[in-house]
Amino acid sequence: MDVLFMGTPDFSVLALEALIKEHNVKAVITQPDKPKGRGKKILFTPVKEKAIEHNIPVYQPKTLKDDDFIEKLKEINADIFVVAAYGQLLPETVLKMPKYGCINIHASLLPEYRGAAPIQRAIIDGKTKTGVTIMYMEKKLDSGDMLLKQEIEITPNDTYGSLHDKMSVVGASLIIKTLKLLSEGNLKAEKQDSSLSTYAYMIDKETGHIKWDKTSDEIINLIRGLNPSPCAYTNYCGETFKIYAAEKTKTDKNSDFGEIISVSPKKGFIVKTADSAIIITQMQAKGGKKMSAADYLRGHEIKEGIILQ
RNA sequence: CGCGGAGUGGAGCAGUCUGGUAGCUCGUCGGGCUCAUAACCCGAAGGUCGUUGGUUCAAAUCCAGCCUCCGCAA
Repeated sequence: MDVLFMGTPDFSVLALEALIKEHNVKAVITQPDKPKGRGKKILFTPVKEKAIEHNIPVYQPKTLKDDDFIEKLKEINADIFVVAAYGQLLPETVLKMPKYGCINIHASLLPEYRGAAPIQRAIIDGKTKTGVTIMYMEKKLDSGDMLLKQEIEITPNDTYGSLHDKMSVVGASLIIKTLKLLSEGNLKAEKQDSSLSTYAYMIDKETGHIKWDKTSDEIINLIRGLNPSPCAYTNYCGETFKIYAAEKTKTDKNSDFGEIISVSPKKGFIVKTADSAIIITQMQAKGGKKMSAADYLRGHEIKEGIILQ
C-alpha cells in the first residue's frame, strides 16, 4: 500500500521502519524541529532521522489545519495514513482523505487509557496487563473503532522504559498485520465501549513528586512508571534526589512518613511509607550521574531521621 | 550565544579559594582471628589528578582553549 506516516518520538520509529520494509511509505509527517535540551540546540525528531536515512520526504507543519498543507496531503495521494504518537489532532478533512482511512497505533488496550501517557499510567496504577490497540481515528481523541489488539504482560520488573520498548515492537508487528488484513478485506472494526473508558493523564513535573503517605506499592509503581524519564523524585535537605529504583522492605518503627529510618551502606537507605517501608536502591543527585544508592553512600552522608519531602 | 554543576587509583567522594612529595570510605589481593561470616584486625597492589597550551623554581590547585558527562529551564 501507499502509506503516509505520521509520528514523532522513539515509540513511532519501529513502526515506521516496518512500514518502510513492507510497504511504500510516500511521505512522513512529524512535529517541527524545536530548540531542545542543553544549549538549546535544534534536534531532529527520531522519526525524521529515520525518514532521512531512507530518503523519504519529510513534512513538519506547525498545524494540519492549514489549507495549503491539506492540498499537499492530497497530492501525496496515499491509500492510508498511519499515525503513531504524532502529537497533534487531525482535522476532519484529513481524517476523511485516504481510501483506507487514518489508523492509529495506541499503547493501551482501549477503551482503557485513552490519552497521552498510557504506558506510564498503566504501570503507575499497578496494572499487570496492558497492550497495543490499532484503531480508526475519529475526531474525538482515541475513541475510534478498534481493528486489532494484542495484550502485553507487565512484570514487576517492568519500567516505563522496558514496557515502552516492548510496546514499540508489538505496535510495529501489529500495524503490518493490520494493513495486510485491511487490504485483503478481512478485518472488521469493533466499537469501543465508551462507558468503560479511562483517561491516561499527561505526566507533568508534579506527577513524579513522591508522596510518602502513600503505600510502598504505590510509590514503587510510581518509580517504575516514570523510569527512566522523567523520573520520580524526592527532596533531601533541599536537594532533589531522582529515584530510579526501590524495593519493598519491612519495618517495626512507627516513624513519620518519609523518614529515613536506617542506612545500609551495602544496599541503600530505608524510608518509611504509609504501610511499611521501601529501600531506595538506585538514584541520582543534583549534578551527578545515575548510580546505585550504595555507590552514592560511599562518598556522601545520608543522615537517619531526616524526613524526605 | 538560555542558567548551572562535574571530570582525581576499580566505585563514590575530599583536596582547588590561601600552588610545594595525592587523601577518605568502599572494593580488590595476601595474611590473621573465628564454629562461621557480608563482621573484626594486620598488610599490599593500584592514580601521567579529562585534554592541550600558558604563568611559575614548582600546578590536581592559577589563566586560556578544547573534549566528555550531568542537573534545571524549554
